[in-house]
Amino acid sequence: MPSTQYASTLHVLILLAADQDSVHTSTSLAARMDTNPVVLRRIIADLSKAGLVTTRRGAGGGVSLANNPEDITLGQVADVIEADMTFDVHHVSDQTEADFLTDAALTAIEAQRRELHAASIVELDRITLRDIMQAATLRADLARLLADGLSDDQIRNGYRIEKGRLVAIDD
Amino acid sequence: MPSTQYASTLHVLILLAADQDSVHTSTSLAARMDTNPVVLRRIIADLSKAGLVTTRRGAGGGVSLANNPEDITLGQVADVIEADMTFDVHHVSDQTEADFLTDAALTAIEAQRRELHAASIVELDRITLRDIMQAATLRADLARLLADGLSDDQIRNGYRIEKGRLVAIDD
DNA sequence: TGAAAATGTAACAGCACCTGTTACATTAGG
DNA sequence: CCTAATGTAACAGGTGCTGTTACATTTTCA
Repeated sequence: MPSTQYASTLHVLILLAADQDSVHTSTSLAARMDTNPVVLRRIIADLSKAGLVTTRRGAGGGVSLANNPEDITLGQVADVIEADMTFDVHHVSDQTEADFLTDAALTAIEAQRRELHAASIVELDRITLRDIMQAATLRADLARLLADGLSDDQIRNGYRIEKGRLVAIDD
Repeated sequence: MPSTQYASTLHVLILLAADQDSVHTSTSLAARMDTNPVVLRRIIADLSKAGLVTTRRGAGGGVSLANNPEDITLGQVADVIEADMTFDVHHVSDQTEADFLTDAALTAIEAQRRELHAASIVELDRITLRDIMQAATLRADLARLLADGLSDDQIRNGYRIEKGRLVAIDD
């Protein structure tokens, strides 16, 4: 799957989940993700059809999450965009003479592909958007403090983790 | 992954495993798989480098399995050809202004990708080449008998399953 | 009511990747 | 020495994805 659609979709959802109070538009998201607004509208259209986000047209409109991040699993996201995450199976044109084993092998390989797909979705359903959003926000907070010149020790002693965010300790 | 390389590789291994006594060449395999011999030589070269098959050049040469089918897992096969089976992650060029969350999100998504990859290999390691080869040979035997005009009942009563093959019952 | 801002889509271009193909060097057997 | 096989390099063709332009539609706000 040389398609980056699933990763881009996750990226959008993380940005939406991490800041649910701001207005997000395809243009503002595109600037942050270094791509074109239309690319994002295509992604958002899929999410909207599946009910994961709501959109509002017109001035002041934009995109927002339809549900709480903890109620969306990565498996659902994969379903929405029909992401494959397995492998492609070649097909064999009608042979000159029947090769039963080749036909049977292709059927067995396709069955194996479906099994792997099911197992992948199960694996992805164990993670929620909240999980991956918190992993990202925590890391972003840390990078922000480091960019401000704070040392590891200063961060360790002056900040604590609360709901996946680094917050300053007042004392 | 719109590449059919993994499925083709499995296909080759199934054909080799199902008939280890015959000589298989890139040309004979290509005819059965409806593709070009060079495509198969590329696949075979990878398998050979990884030690899964042995090749012999020259007249009378060809390809054969290096190990027993029960000692080869589908996970090994995926490793050999560095099959991905996850998703691609987009990359963001150096931004005009730093977006810590976007950078952190990409890191989190990449971590998630590696987790899924590891889980997929674990899943694939549960299946051996023998397993999928037997699934294919059994189905091929059945299709062959049906093509010969036997009914389901005749097959049920006249044949039994032995080591993944349908064999006639002598009575 | 009109301008501005946003989504929703269609159409197309460019690029990258994959498969198939030709060609040829190398190796081995009879 | 001829034949048959692997091992590779080089290139062609197709396919699919991303990016882009363009425009219709919807909505808000002054």
